[in-house]
Amino acid sequence: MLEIKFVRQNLAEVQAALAARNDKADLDAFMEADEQRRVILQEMEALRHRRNVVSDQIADMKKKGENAESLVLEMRDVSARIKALEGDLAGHEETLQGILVTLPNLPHASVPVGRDETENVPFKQVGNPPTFDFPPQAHWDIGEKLGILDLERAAKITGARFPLYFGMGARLERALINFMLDIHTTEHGYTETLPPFIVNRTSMTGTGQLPKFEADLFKLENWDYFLIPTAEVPVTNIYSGDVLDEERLPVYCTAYTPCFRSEAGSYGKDTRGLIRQHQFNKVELVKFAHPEHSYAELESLLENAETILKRLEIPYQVITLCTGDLGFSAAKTYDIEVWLPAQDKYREISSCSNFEDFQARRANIRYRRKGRKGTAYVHTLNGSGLAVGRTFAAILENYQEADGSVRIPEALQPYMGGLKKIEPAT
RNA sequence: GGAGAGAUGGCCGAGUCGGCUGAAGGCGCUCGCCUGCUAAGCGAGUAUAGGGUCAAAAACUCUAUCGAGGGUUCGAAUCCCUCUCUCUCCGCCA
Repeated sequence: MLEIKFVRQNLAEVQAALAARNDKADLDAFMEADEQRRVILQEMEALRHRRNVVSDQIADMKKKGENAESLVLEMRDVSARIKALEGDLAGHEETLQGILVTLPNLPHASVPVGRDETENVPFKQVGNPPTFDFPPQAHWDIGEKLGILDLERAAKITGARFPLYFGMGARLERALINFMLDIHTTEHGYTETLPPFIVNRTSMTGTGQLPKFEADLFKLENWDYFLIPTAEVPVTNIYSGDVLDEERLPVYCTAYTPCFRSEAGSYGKDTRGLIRQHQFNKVELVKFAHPEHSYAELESLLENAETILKRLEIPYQVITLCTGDLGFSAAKTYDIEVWLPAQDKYREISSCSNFEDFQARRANIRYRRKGRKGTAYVHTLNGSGLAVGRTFAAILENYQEADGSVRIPEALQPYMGGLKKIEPAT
């Protein structure tokens, strides 16, 4: 969320940022409600002040045994007036809040301006796509033939876009989760967490999924609870409402969770395979950082995520999202895209963002400044480290052999009980 | 699901029959003094948010906030109602 004062004083800048994001909002309604709010507030506070003063007076008179009846009668009217004003004020504040929570974050100055994903800017490329002396198969074909992936039975159990891993497939998925968590906790200094997979409306609003994107979420019937679309939501909200000591920053947390997304509006996209599922596994990285260091923290967060692909020796590229492709809460985002031979292109496997104080303001996550008065909002960051299902797909496609078997990347072999290759049952 | 207890500032904790209680006391923290160093001791300070004055900051001032929301009242941390959460006991359960 943007600060109300900032919006009031920088209307043009906010308007320009909205345009760069292909977004818009009724800022006239905002200014109108803001103005009204302050007019009412002033009258109301003046009346409250009078009531406070007179109430003390009444107390004094009663103590002395004097008759305060006329003052009591007057205050009765004043209180009624205050109550009426409170109602008006609440109306305007609701309007203001309603607009404020739907305003996206301002892009950082270093974010390239662009209309949509076609104008994202390449940042770096690591590794070279492998060459095959046979036509590489898609991961769903490889997986089905090896008997380690059974999307048809998953559809029977639930419906389209749910995974069923089998045998060494389930083992490989679990190995990847452990591999990623081990690296982030032992080498990158993240604290492992295992948060709830269902969260309330307040948490979803805190990280920015709500109120605008409710259609993307799975909601529990009869409860105001939602299945998490990413561990970002429960993990960022670990410190909602808290005031952290400055010397504790930065705080690093990692979490493995399943993620649930309705994928509303994506019918016909990636209909096959593991790329776009309603349920998938992800290891997430979350940072609570000092505002002065958050962009350095974004770079190291990106490196932490990249490390996984480097160790697995899978080629990838990193792009900087342009203003038009930036997520609602993000000020800057790098996407890591992994090479998928069967698709002959790079596909997103991680998204690393700095949200600056946007989420911290919504979720009220602050720190106490050493030697200075008051508190300030922390900066929050997060990134996938990595999406496990897509990593699984990338291994199958990049490490496939002509006979349909799949080699296990060396770094992962200890997590697979020393297995070097998943081979077709003969 | 049934019965009961509770929710106060960064933390702990006090608030009598509703009336200078934004809130005693303690801890912590900051600054100063003291002290070979450290510790202890002494003194002062130490919530957040929103308005107003102001170009702005500082400063001053007003208002709100004692889990959340509503009610009673001239006046509510204190009384009433609803909800949420925590704890204890019983039941059920992985």
